[in-house]
Amino acid sequence: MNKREFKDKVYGELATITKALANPHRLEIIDLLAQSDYSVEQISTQTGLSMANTSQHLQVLKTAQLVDVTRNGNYIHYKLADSNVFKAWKALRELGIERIATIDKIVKDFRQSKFKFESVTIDELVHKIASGKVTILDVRPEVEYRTGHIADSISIPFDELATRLKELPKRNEIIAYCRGPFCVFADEAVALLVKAGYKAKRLEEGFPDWHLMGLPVELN
Amino acid sequence: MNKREFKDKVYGELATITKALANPHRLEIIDLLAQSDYSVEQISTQTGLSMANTSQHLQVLKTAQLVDVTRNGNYIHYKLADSNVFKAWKALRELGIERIATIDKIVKDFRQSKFKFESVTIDELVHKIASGKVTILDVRPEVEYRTGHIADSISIPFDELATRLKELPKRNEIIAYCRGPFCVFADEAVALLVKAGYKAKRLEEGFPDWHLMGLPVELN
DNA sequence: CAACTATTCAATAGATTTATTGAATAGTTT
DNA sequence: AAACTATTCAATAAATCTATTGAATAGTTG
Repeated sequence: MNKREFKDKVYGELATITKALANPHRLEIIDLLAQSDYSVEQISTQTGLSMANTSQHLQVLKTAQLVDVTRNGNYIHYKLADSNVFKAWKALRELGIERIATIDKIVKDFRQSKFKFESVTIDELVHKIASGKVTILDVRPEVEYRTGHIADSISIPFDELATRLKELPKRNEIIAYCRGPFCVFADEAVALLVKAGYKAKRLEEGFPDWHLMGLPVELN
Repeated sequence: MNKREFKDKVYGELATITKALANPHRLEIIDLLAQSDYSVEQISTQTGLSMANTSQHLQVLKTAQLVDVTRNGNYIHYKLADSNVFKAWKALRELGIERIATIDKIVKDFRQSKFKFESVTIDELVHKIASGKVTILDVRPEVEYRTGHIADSISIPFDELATRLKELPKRNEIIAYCRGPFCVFADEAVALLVKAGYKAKRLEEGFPDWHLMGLPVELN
């Protein structure tokens, strides 16, 4: 094997793995699986893809060794193979947000059209926790909270928030978080909370970002 | 715009940028441009692609806003748009190395077939520098050294190494580095140095990795 | 072991990606 | 302004990717 052949092989393999990521639906699936493992049917519902199509995309991710498979009763569950997969997705996500004005614009436009609220970064939240009373609210589906959540956070999935408002202390500032910067549960939650008289902001990033930074979590 | 349309747009844009990366030649080009800007002709020579083909790949990268273009006399120079591009490439590279056994095997096999020498990580080099006499040797082409290099490193491009050996102190351990983990200039240099009676090892990663970690550099 | 069900497979058509070829272009130099 | 040269463009054929459809499969449950 000469130098050229060596390079062709290495970059070729890396391109193969990158191709497995290079599809809108597969990126969405990875963003979802970063929260918790899910069955094909659940992934299909969440993404709006047909079962067969969802399965095909999952096969692509599996062939590229980006996800692991386990059977759970009648269902087959997929999960991210390891944290490097999330790291790569995060790097691409940040490249997109910082580099492509279009993406930043889409996100800002969508949020501002409906929810005109400030957000807080992870660093800012860490300071808030250190220096005062903050209630951290996880508005993701309960399975995801159970799989892992920010230490001392409270779980109220967004669909239940309206009826469970009384569980939240009115004197504390509330920071709502969800899956990541493209997840709007947190925005919707903040809108609802502010309307009900709470002081609330969303966390810009999501639980997987917090976890990756080595900050305190509770895992299952 | 509803939630589904929003997600389709965001993940769609991110897939577009990922697609721009998802090609062996374009990854190689990015790995090269992480060292220094280069003209189309130079990129063409280094990668073994035809001029027209090189240009087409560069257009893809340009459209995705991953590279910037400047004219320099008769030549047109391309460079990485910002450090997020290198970060994304690094994340993909590390995902590949840690996740895909094939890649690790290709790299190890190729190196071991020719050069059976130990390597040193960036962290280890930092310790070595702090605690003793080390000579850091940059064996990349001189342009790349001029663009930026590890602080206090010496430049001897690999082609000139055989005739310039006397410039190196024989009592120090020598750590040779080049572009990154897939660059074999450093392996070839170590082979040559050890044969000539020096104590030498290669640095596993490359200059851009060192730079990204915020370690001391000299830039131009 | 038969029935059931979640998931996968296979086939296909339309869309996209890629390398090659040769011509066109834009900017510099003389 | 003409000549030159590095780069880009346009056209094309082969290869690859994608969503859809309907059938097949494997594993669980009763």
